[in-house]
Amino acid sequence: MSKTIAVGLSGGVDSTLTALLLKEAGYRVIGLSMSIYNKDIPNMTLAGRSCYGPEEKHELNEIREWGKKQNIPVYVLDLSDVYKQTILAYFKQAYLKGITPNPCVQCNAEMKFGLLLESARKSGLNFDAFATGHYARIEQQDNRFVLKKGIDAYKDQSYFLYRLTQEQLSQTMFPLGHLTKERVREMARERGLAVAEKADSQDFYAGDYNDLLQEPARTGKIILTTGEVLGEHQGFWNYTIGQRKGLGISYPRPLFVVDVDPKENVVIVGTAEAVLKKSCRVEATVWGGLIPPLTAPMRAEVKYRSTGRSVGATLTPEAEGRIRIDFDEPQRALTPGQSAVFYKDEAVIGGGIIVKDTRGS
RNA sequence: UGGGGUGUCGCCAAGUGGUAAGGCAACGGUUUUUGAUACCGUCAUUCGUUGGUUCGAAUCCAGCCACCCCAG
Repeated sequence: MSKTIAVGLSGGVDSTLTALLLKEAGYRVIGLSMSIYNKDIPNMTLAGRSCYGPEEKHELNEIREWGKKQNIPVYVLDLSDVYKQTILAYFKQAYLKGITPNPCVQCNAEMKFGLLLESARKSGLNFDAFATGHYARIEQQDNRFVLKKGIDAYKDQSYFLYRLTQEQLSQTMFPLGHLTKERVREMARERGLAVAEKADSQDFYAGDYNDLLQEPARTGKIILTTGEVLGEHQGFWNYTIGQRKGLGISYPRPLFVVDVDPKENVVIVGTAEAVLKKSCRVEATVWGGLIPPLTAPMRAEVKYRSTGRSVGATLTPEAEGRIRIDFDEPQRALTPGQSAVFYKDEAVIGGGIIVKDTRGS
């Protein structure tokens, strides 16, 4: 009897093709989708497709219909309450603390690869493994499961998955990890998938983030690193470190957000050099299956933003599981709340969440 | 209301007779499973205003207006 694979379906090319490929490979495939949209947000400003939003209903219907056509049973689990209590709450809390959350990292670890599977099993569904359309690979090495970058360096999504536990990785499949995006679209086209040309990315939320924060505007000052007042903001939570657009300040040189200070209700800006830093700390550190938690300094490649290249750095363990990262070269916009993921070649060896600086370093 | 100065895109600013540089901001787009960055594109038929000189003026001349500074 062939194994049963549950495939997380989002309605995009990647997850759709993933399900088809597994079916072609002879597995018994079931589809799993989650409903996360809670209708209690008034006056949403909408702009396009997003993870969180009212188009979800339409999307889910398309997934269901497609499943029917393909003879793949699709189960939609309503996780909107928990989603609100965890992801949305964390999202809001982070911004109000002046840090920049990454809901995707959180959502993967807690929802998609966590609660979704638990709930599915609790409701009586049986499956041997869970598969998604992520561009990443999992390799088994001496009973450990090692998360690796996807073959398509440009599309690699391991950054968003570094928080998956050994247990999660042990029952996960990423069939697209060894394909390029281009090849995926091609294969989708060959199979006549309607979603073959669907736009790649979707936002976390396609409207104004203030819809989710539900925080009344709070005017404050935008100041230069020297203290000089240059402008005004309507809420410090609208800014993230390294941000250039939206400051509305005319200055001889481009200005970037250098820091956000919720206590003083101030946004601090400076020139490009002012956003450069050589080191930062991370907390809530996790270690992949490859190496045990650090006890001594170690070299690694670090990716501290979902896009952009990983760069050389030295990791030094500190108290309470914190890691100090000293980059070989100064880096721009090391942003609290964002994840720094550690790599050794293609493998994810760990990662953590950048901590808000207490004293500049 | 004596003297001096300035007036070019939202901000800064080139241009001093030959038919409006550039930077910042803004806006649009590309890239991106986080509103970052980066990249591409768009942004003054017009130079405080009125009139004059000239083939031709933002650039020369005159009047007016506004603002600034110094004297009162």
